[in-house]
Amino acid sequence: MPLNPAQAAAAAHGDGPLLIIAGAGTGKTRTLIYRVAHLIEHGARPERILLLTFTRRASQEMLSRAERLVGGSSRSVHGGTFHATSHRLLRRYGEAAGIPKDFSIMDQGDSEDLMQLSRAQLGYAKGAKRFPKKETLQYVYSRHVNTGLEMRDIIRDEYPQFTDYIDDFRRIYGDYTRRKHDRNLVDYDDLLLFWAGMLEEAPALADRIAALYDHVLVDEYQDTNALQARILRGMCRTHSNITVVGDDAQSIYSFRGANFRNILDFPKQFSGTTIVPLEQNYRSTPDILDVTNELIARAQERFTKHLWTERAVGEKPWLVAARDEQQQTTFVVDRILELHEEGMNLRDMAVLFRAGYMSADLEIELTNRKIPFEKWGGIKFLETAHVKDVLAFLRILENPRDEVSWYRILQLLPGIGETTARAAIDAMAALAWESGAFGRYNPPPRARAAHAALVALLDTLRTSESADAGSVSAEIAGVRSMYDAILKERYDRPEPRLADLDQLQVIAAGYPDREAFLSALALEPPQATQDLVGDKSRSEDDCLVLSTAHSAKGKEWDAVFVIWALDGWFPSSRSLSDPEQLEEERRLMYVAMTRARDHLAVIYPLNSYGSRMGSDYFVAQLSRFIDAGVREKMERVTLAAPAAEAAPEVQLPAVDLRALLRGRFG
DNA sequence: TTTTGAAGTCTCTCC
DNA sequence: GACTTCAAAA
Repeated sequence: MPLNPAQAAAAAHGDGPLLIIAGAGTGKTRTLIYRVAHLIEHGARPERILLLTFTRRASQEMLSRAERLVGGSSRSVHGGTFHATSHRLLRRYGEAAGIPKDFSIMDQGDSEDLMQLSRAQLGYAKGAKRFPKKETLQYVYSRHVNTGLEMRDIIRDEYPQFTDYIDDFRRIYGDYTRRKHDRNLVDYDDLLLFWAGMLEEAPALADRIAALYDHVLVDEYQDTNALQARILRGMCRTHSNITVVGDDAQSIYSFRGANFRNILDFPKQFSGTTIVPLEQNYRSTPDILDVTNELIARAQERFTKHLWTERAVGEKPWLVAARDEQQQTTFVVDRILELHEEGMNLRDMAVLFRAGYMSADLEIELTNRKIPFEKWGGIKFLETAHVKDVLAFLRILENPRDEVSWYRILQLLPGIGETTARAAIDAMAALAWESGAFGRYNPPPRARAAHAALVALLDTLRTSESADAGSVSAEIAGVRSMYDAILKERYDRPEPRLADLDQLQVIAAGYPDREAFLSALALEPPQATQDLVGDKSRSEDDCLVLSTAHSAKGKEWDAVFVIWALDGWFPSSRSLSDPEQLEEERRLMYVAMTRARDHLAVIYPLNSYGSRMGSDYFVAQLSRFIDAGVREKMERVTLAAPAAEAAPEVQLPAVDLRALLRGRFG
């Protein structure tokens, strides 16, 4: 199928800034690939094209599709996320900017742990008011770096209860920054910050880096933040061959500092921008499009576009009222089996929800009924304590100054707690972190045995490394000779955790060395557990997808089920008090619903039992986004008793009675 | 100083 | 339902 006129115009655009406003399902990826092909055919050298995408998945898909179109030459196009690209540049040019080559990358959890060290060390205000926890400290810091907003303003707007602590925030951040520097650690925010720094503060370096590429293309531009916009300006300082593709209606990453005004303001930032809107939708039936257009029409500020399609009329989207969670689950599973009977592959169906934990009941039922599924998003393998523990051992081998990892490992050992761990770390710092420093540390008596065992283990690992037999997988086996015992001691049911570690060894076998393994894990964490096993046959299986709405972006399925469409769930209760966040929730719902090609069902269980917020039972209401105008374009399916069905017609404000009580008596 | 238990807090989304 | 924090016991 040839490109339509708008797509063709975008693909064949000459030099100069180009903004493609691409609605959901309008062939955005295809257009971008054709543009890459066009550039190569017209003499651009593929290795001088930089293609920035949001996820590793997107980048791989794009490069492989480009290869099919123009052949092997496209393989040398540089592609990746902002963070991964910065990582590559820092390893190559970082030394000239004062970043030693062998730095370690910290993921968000690591940053939080390091923040905790600073927090504890500086002796935060005890007693009085509650002091922000490490996650909050990390969030405010990250937000400050990524958005450029003043810390004072962030705290005032989002954490007014902590305004008195602003100086403590500053002190902790100062300490945190110093620690990162001393220990040669780089966090996610630094990756972007240093990239921008090289472009803005070091003219000679900036010239070299910017000169690497003649064309820069950015996917999902609505999800970039102010810092990333600065990077792009820096990369395009000598030319203005920048193409960005995005849809302001699908901006869903403001919690990471993204601001959809970035895309609205693009023409102001790059003068002479050509704007090409893509409005013909190739994905969904007109019935689905009707509903999603209606849903997004209520959005406050946006590039107005109206998606249309030439696809034949299909089935109206279903709005399903279920009595409770069980009925919701049963409905979804039954309907999936029905479609499967009719010949639809499981892999062409997906169940979407607001947050990872909302699929728990469904996962149990799918397992019981032996329906294979794959879950995207939610709690990640790499964030589980035992996996992080094992990785911490590898990290101190890689970077002996990695304080966070030392701290973590030391506290695993019997007889060593917070205080002893810190003393050991201080002792090592005093010896300038030389490799034998830990061996020379003299622990208190009760920690002697554990200390000796760890010294022996590290010695073994270090020597086998020099004898080159040290593949990463073998190193993990070595670590486990000590760690498995600790794990069995600590957990009642260690089996699933041990199995996770087996899996980790399998993954590690796929990497040439430790550094590559650790960096890859930090930057490109696998989306689903199945991705972890390099087992092709598994992923070829016909497998249903369960996904958070966020992780579903950019994908599409024949049939999509959106579950838990309740006020307080979707939209999330945390967003209800802030109009801007509520708008983002609306866009997120839009993203979820626009994933559907032929069948769409939105389900809401009216009654919930459970321990959420401490209440035992409550009646919930249909998501406010499915308002009368939207409902009218949907097919009502009622599974529940009539009384329950009537409830959503009246829009009552959500009230948390317990919060009222806390406010009065707390 | 470490460990353990109880009370209290807040729940997501991802590079 | 998981994690943090604080206090008391070992």
